[in-house]
Amino acid sequence: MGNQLEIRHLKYFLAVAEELHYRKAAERLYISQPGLSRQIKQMEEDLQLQLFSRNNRKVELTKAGAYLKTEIVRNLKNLDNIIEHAKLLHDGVEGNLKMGYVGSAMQKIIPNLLLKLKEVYPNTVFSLNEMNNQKQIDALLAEDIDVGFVRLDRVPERIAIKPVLIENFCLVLPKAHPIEENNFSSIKQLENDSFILFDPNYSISYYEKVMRIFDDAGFSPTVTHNTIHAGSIYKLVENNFGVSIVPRSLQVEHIKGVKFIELKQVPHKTTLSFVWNKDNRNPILKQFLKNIINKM
Amino acid sequence: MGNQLEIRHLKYFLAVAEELHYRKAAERLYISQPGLSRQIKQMEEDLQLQLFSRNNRKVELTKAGAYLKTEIVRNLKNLDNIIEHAKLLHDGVEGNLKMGYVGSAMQKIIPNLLLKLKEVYPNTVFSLNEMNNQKQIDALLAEDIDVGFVRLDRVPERIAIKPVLIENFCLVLPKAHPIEENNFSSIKQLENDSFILFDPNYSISYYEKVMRIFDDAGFSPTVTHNTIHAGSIYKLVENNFGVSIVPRSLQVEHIKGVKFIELKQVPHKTTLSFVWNKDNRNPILKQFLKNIINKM
DNA sequence: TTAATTAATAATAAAATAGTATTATTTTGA
DNA sequence: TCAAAATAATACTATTTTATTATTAATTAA
Repeated sequence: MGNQLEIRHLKYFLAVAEELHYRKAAERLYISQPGLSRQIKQMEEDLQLQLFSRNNRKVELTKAGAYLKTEIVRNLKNLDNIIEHAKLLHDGVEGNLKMGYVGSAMQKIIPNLLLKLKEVYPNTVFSLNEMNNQKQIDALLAEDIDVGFVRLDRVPERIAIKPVLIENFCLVLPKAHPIEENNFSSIKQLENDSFILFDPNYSISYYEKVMRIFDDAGFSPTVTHNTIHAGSIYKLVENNFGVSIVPRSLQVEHIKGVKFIELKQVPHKTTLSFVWNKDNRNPILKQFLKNIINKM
Repeated sequence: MGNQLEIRHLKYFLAVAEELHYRKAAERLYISQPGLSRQIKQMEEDLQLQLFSRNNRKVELTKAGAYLKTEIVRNLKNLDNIIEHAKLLHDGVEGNLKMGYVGSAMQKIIPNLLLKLKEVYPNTVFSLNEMNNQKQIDALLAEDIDVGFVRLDRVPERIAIKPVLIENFCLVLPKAHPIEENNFSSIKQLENDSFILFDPNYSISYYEKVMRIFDDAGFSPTVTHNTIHAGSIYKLVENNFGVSIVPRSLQVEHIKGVKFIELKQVPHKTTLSFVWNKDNRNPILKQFLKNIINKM
């Protein structure tokens, strides 16, 4: 085969496969359209297969082309990860682990974890990215992150899941609210309060679980505010905009204007789970699972 | 980064990483040594890391270089697999599945399987390679084959294993041998016969299992011949060179000069297992596991 | 100490890629 | 229906990149 396939060809191909338009793809690649045409043709000749079916006007992926598109994306991303890791090795770092987490894990789980990690892996780089549940799953599948902390009960097949914290919910009330730990019996007592909850868009499954608490109590809450930060919830509660329900691990002692009541009698629990991609070959992940996660 | 990493660089790098010698590597690549030097230097500049530590005389991989070597081999092999599969798609074939198997699976398991496969996947190409147990494991890890049939009890972590046939052993005797189905009680009766067995190099664990049968019976057999083909065993037995023990599935009806006695009372069984690499993403493999293997 | 061997460098030759101008087709819209 | 616009391909030229040859500095072995 007189020619040799190069990464250049793969990248050019992906651009055309995404744009399905030679001129636009060429623009994106900062090269001329005829040059791109020729490189794609060369790639087709080298692989001895047709990537696109095109009739001077329409550009469409063939079956083989469509398959190559997804697999080459994956292969090139893998190469990037390899190189990134090699650079870290070169800098004297043992490895790196990219973590995703939902905001509610930052209160207690993640900070403790980070302390432990720094001790056990002094030469490993840990990067943290707050993302919602679904974003983490997507990022795991694309191998953009190595591990995640989510509040989900079900995950796709390629993703492994391990619960790390099963906890009760907590009521968040303003300090002056008539309901106290000792006169609280049911959430029904809050039927007339308005509720500040986490935005359902942030995590549908979490939101639905909270709604089931109200269902069981036999009323629909008035939801006046949606937010994605526990801090905002506390501020709103403190200023009498309403009351809230949060996972117990978000309970903080030193907040002045609010008080917490743990819903011990409510059967619904929220589970913070650790997730990772079964295909992920980051050597740090393996140790991480063995030394950290299994001891939580 | 003025330059762009290409597959050429990766292949050149692998050659030097394997030879640890620029001139020899250049020879292997059919290019000149200075050209190779420059390309490696270019790759180091592009990646911003040192691949080799070299002092005009000695060439050694750095830590990052050693890591890159194994991972790039894997990445390039993956790219090859992708392209191979795409070519098959282009030829109107749905997919391909490369199978390894130990010879003893060819008697009954593989032929039946192939018939079923041709029915269920008329547009898939199946390639068969007879290899011993260890070779199959190595080939699976290198993704040279997709699935295997082995007689092993333990496999490495990245390999999944599923038993498909647990069977008794069988004595193979010449037709004229005094021992018959009805006067046979223990293998001890064959203490003075010489034995023809499968070569221990072909599969140590299988050989050891057979030896345990003799241990339990309380004698050490005289092993006069080692072979790796059931057919050779039968020929040798037929011509009174000795007797043998084989898995029951190797029992064939229409062999003239030999007779079989199933060792029903012997607790040792031999297990033919189906194995595959957990990381393997061949779409045919997934269907194969669901539709064929789980129904065996 | 000399000869041989190694990887790197410099200069030049060869090859490959990219760009410009142009063309054959096809679509769009007046 | 016909002109204008837009698309991908082709031909040719310029530019860039890669490869080769000749040579050098450094190291080892005889």
